[in-house]
Amino acid sequence: MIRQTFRKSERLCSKSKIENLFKRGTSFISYPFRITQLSDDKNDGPPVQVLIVVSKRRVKSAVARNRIKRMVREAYRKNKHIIWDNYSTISSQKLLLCINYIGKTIVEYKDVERKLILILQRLIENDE
RNA sequence: UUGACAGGCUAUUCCAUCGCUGUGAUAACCAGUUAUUGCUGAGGAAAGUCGGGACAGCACAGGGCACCUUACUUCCUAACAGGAAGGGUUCAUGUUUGAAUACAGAUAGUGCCACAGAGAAAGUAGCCUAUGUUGAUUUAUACAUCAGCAGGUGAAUGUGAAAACGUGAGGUAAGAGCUCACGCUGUGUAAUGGCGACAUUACAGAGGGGUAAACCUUAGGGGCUGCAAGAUCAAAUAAACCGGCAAUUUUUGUUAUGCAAAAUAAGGGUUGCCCGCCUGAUGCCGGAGGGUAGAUUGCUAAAGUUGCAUGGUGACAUGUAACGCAGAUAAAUGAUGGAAAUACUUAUUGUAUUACAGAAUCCCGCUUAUUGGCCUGUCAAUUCU
RNA sequence: GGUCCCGUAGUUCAAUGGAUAGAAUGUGAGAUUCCGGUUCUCAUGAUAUGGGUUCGAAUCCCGUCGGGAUCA
Repeated sequence: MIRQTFRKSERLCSKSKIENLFKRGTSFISYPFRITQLSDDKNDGPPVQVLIVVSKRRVKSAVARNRIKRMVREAYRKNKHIIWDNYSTISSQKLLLCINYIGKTIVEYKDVERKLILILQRLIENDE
C-alpha cells in the first residue's frame, strides 16, 4: 500500500520538462478536465509527476482558483495509487501529467474525485 | 421602543483521521534525504498600486538651468498629497448648526473668452457740439439754426455666463466717483486680541472683468532606479582565446619502413561503393573566462503587538509589564467525520455559519469592495412617568 | 511583483474647451425590380464610470472600473 502523500518531488516544476510536455505530449478532454501526458526516461524520483493548472482566464477570483487547485490536489493524493501501481512496475519509464481545469465555476469535491478516478483508470487502459 | 444617518469594534469554537509549508529534537544511512515526534502557518482590507519611507544598486566637488511635485495656520509623524486642532471662503439651514473646500499670485508678462453684441479690455456705426474750426441758410456783421472735422464722453437700450463698484441726489453741452450721502470690495499704516492663519477698531487712499485643474511667476521640496533591486555558487551549449597531443597525399635527397626539405582541400554530408554535387583548413583533451537552466541568500524581531499609568482639547508621546507573531516560489495554510454555540424553520428534527476576499521584501497612510452581530453619538416618531 | 499606455454608434475611425458629437460600414423600413442583388431615400444607435475646475468638458484635473504593453 502506497502512502497518501503529495510531496514537492511529485509535482512537476522544471521549466524545460513542462515545455517538453506541451510540445510533444498527447491530450484528451474529459469535462471538466483536460489531460496532457508524456512518457519520459526515468532517472530517479517518483514514477509520476503531476502539474495542476487552473487558468486565470477561466476563473477570475483568486479564492476560487486556490480552492479548485486544492480540491484537485486532494483528489489526486487520495487516488494516486491507481496509476502508481502500473508505473512502478515499468522501471525505465515515468509519466509526466498535466491536469488542466477547464470549467468556469466551482464544483463539489465529490464530483471532482469521481471524475478524477475515471480519468486515472482511462490513462491505464490507454497505456495498455 | 422603533427608524434614519455618522463613527468604531468583531470576523464562530473544539476534537479525531489522512495530508501540505516552515522550524526544533532524535535515529538511520547513500550526507542531504528519509522516518518518528513537538511547535507553527493567511486579512480588515492580504486588493488597487495612489502617496510616503526602510532596505539595495548605480551616480555624485559645489552651484545653476531643465523636469517633477507641493501651496491658509499651528501641531503630530521616520516620512507623506496622511492625521489632529483651528482660521478663511462657498453652499444649505434660518440664527445657530451642518457640509464642502487643489484655499499663493490676474496691478510681472503672454494667450484665450464660441454664438450674440457697438464693444470681451482702455472700446462704438451711440450721445454731445460748451470750446476751436470748415461749409451752408439767414443777416450789414454778430447772435442763431443745420451739417462735417478736431474734440469731449463712457450714459441709455439691448446682447451675453460675464459689460468697466451699487443705489439715490447734485452737477453738465452731453456725461462721468466729477462731487455728496448710504453701502460693497481690495490696499497701506497704527492699535488691541491670538504662538499663528486671522479677527476687531481707527485713519489714509483706491475702485483697469474672468480664466493659473491655459502658459507662467513666487516660495518650499525632490539625484536615478527598484527585491525581476543586489550578493554567492554554478551543469549544459555555441563562437572566440590560451596550452598540450595527433593528423592527409605527392615529389626530391639519403643505404634505410627512418630523417630532412618543398608542395598539397584532409575530413564531413548526400543510400554500402564510384562519379557528380554541397560544405570545408582540421580533430581530441585540458584550462581560463562568461554566468544560461538551476540552487542559496536578500527573507522576516519590527518606526513591533497587547494591557495599564501619566501628559496633551486631540492626532500622539513617554514610562512600565507581558508576548515573541506566516515566509511559500508553476507558489503551503486543505479534505472527511463528529460535537458545541448562534440564527431560521415544518420544532421528533432539518438547514445555514454566510459577505468582500488569498500573503509574495517589509512598514505607515489613503482609496475601493463587503455579510451578520455588538457598541457610541445625533435627529425624528410613538408610548409611559 | 514593478513600470507604463489606452477606453467615442454593433464595427473601424474623426472631432482646437464652444453645444444637434461627425464619417464610413452594419441594422431596420421604404422606393426601384416579376424576384433577388446593385442603386436611391429615411430612420436607428455612442463619449467606460463617479466627482471637480470652467459661463460651457469627449477634451483639463482627481478617484474607480475594464483592457493592453513591457521588465527574467
